[in-house]
Amino acid sequence: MTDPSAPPLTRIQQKNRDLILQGALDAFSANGLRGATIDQIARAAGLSKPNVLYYFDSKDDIHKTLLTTLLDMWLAPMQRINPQGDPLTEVLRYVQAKLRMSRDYPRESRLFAYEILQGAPHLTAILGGGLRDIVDRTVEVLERWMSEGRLARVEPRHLIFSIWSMTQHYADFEIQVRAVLGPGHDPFAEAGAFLEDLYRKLLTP
Amino acid sequence: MTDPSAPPLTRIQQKNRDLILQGALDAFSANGLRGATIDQIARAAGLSKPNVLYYFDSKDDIHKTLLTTLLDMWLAPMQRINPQGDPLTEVLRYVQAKLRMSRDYPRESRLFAYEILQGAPHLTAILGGGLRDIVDRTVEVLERWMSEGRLARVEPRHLIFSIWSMTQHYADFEIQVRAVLGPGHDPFAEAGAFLEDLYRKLLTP
DNA sequence: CGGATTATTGACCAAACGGTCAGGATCAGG
DNA sequence: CCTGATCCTGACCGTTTGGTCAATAATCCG
Repeated sequence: MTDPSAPPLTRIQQKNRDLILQGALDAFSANGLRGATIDQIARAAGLSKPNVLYYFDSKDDIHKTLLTTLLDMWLAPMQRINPQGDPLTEVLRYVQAKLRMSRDYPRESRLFAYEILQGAPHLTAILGGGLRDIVDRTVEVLERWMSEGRLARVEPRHLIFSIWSMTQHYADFEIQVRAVLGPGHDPFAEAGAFLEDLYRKLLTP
Repeated sequence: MTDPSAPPLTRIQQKNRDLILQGALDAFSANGLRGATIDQIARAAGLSKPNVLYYFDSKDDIHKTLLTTLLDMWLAPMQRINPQGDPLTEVLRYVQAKLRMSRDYPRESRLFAYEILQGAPHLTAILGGGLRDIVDRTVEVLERWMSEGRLARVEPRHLIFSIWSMTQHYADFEIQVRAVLGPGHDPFAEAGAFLEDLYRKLLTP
């Protein structure tokens, strides 16, 4: 992804590009691509607007960089599923890892939610390419486990969708979740127990 | 919701307000509140921009009206759960009804998704009020069924979240779903079978 | 028909926004 | 300490956008 022929970043470049991406994460995850302004990003980063545009060509450039930078981290838990491990344990661990990501990185979750909602103008290539490959590899593992009778038979791809949707729901729709639950609840802890139960019942052969 | 002291709408008012709300649904569900422009709405409605603002005070007014108008329809399936019916049948019917709504009304689903993502600036009152009441009533029914041993014990509110998230996922993230599945799939039909299986296994006592 | 109400629009405005640029400040290396 | 490269900013520009308004057209109703 990073151009190897490009000159290495100076200390200041490193720091400021990082500040900008952090500010942009705040802005984009709160307001979406069109809703966030460069001024907002600059303020969040503690820089001036022209200075932000000194480090990035445009708002779109920041957005694209942010998405591609975070995508690997976002997809990592699925790649940590161990094909040699115990099927149920591996899936349950993936579910809990994904839920923890929603709890600890809600901004990232919302960033991707906005992007997909919008029709993924910056991610279409990846959706049909890299992402699909990663999913296909996981699906193969799941199907093997199912045909070995070590996991109940369900449509693997929709199993994955269910994990994505339920875990990310607690980040993307956190306001709704909290409004419905009322005070005195720990949404993520409760969700952890609920999902553990759900997937155990669904996937135990 | 509708002010009864207000004069009744003329035929033309009726028709044009409707056209505008239809156009606004297109625009808002595709681009979000800030992403959609009044011009866009006007074009989609086949009216001029000033004419749109003759019928509504502002873009926010259109958005607010649209949300409150559609909320009842969006929440209706949950209120159709029959406390006297067979527990599993009632829940499964609700799940399928919600999935059909995602298939048939994806724009509405995305409209609400954007609004909640954004922090629900126009719906906060309803989230903690009317919505919570409706959920509470359903939760009571579910809890009764569970204590009667006619439904497996799970946290009822998180059960509801799971239904919302999984069914709406197929509308809100349709692009991702289609990209991952590839061609030759009917996402909603497959999802229907998957969810039927999932909730049967989860909720059978 | 005729007058009053309602509907519609082109022209316009101010603010917000994405982005540019010339010039000055700062910093790294010799 | 000098010099060139990097870094930073105030002022500015063109466009888009939400919204207004005066004037015109269509409709309604007695």
